[in-house]
Amino acid sequence: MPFGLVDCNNFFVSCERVFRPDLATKPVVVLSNNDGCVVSRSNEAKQMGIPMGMPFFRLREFDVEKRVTPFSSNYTLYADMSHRVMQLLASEVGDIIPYSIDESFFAVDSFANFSHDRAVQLSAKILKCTGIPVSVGVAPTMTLAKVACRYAKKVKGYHGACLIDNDTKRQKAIQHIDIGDVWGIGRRSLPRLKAMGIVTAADYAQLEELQVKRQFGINGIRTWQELNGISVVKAEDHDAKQSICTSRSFAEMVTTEEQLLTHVSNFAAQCALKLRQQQSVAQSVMVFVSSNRFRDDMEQYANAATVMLDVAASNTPEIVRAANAAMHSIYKKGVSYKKAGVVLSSISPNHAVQTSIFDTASEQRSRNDRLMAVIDKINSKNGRDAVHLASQQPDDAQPAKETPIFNNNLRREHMSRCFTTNFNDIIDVHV
DNA sequence: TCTGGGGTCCTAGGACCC
DNA sequence: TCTGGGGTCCTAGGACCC
Repeated sequence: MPFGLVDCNNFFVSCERVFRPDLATKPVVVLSNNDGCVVSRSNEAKQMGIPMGMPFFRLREFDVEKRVTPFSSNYTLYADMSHRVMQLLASEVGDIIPYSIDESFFAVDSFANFSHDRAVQLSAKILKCTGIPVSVGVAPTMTLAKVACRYAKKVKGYHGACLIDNDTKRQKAIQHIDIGDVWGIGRRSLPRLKAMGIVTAADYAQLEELQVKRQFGINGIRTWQELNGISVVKAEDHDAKQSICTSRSFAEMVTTEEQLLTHVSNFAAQCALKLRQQQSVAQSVMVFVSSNRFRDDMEQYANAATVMLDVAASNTPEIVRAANAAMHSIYKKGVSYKKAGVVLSSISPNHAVQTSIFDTASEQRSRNDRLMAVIDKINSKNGRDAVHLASQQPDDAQPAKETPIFNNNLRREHMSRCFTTNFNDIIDVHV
């Protein structure tokens, strides 16, 4: 059964442009947290030679800064726009298999029921109803659907859709695509492939299976089969995540243990919330810290520590306490910290909690769980951290800082508004 | 001055067992 | 000279993705 793929073009930039139509043909970039790196580029920005992942401050060195409109990342907006696109897609094609914030696969009964015209119409409807331009690829395997989508995006004459619906087209499609641009082939494999004389996806598809297995392992084989038209990549649901991570780089270096504990408490609380939202519990709480790896002139330090809970939990106080203990065990005085994070793992559904025979706090735990349910309800109505632990010291409790805008030690100088999710940010129309 | 964040899966190697 | 063999489970690190 063939697979379809809908991929939003330059997604974050496209989201910003929906509310800034004046930028429709201008070079636009969206930056990562802290306004650090370029993570989304309009076609115009790509044509200027701005690479993905380039540090924002380098734009200045390239002297293109003045011609480019930058945005700080506005994940609330992107998540909501993504939701709209996915909902519309589902209403058009039935069951969808969301893959990332800007991509979703879907099953296609047969090519007889899904013409190129139909794919073009789908793309046009999504643009019309959400404002987001998308590309549509349809092919016998997920990897080939990715290839098709790439052609849909690159070749003007295809009108945003490409079908690889017979073997002649498949052969031709893989001959004209670099092996490095294939889904599943990463940077680390490229030198080895080059040494073997493999340049295109077709070169790779023609290798002996045994050789592929030896050189590139089971994942290499999967990609090889998929390029040859044999569907092996499974469309599995990963609804419940197996690890949950919250981490940030700091706009300003952090030196005291107290400051670090505050940040780690916030990260841990955020993780615990994500955990409860997917109705799971975690047993392992890991904390990591690191100095600024770009500063050769400063002491380098990176470390991590894990605390195992006796009984898997999802309530904020317990997760925060564990994270703080882990933090305390790795804090080193005299280091300037640039980044820290909390990772929860050993995650299971919360109806299958394995209690410990040494667990003497089960009553306290169930009290905590009830308390969290109430707090979550309050916070979902009144804003994240409306109720919080004293150790968190969330955004609005921070001392006000001078410009540039700092929010919990995060730089966001080019932030757009939450046009679609916050009443105070709804766009004004002046007639 | 300024360099992102959040995931999944596989593999190799160690610990342990009989 | 020559130091079992086979299995499981766990974990850290690597590779990949967007």
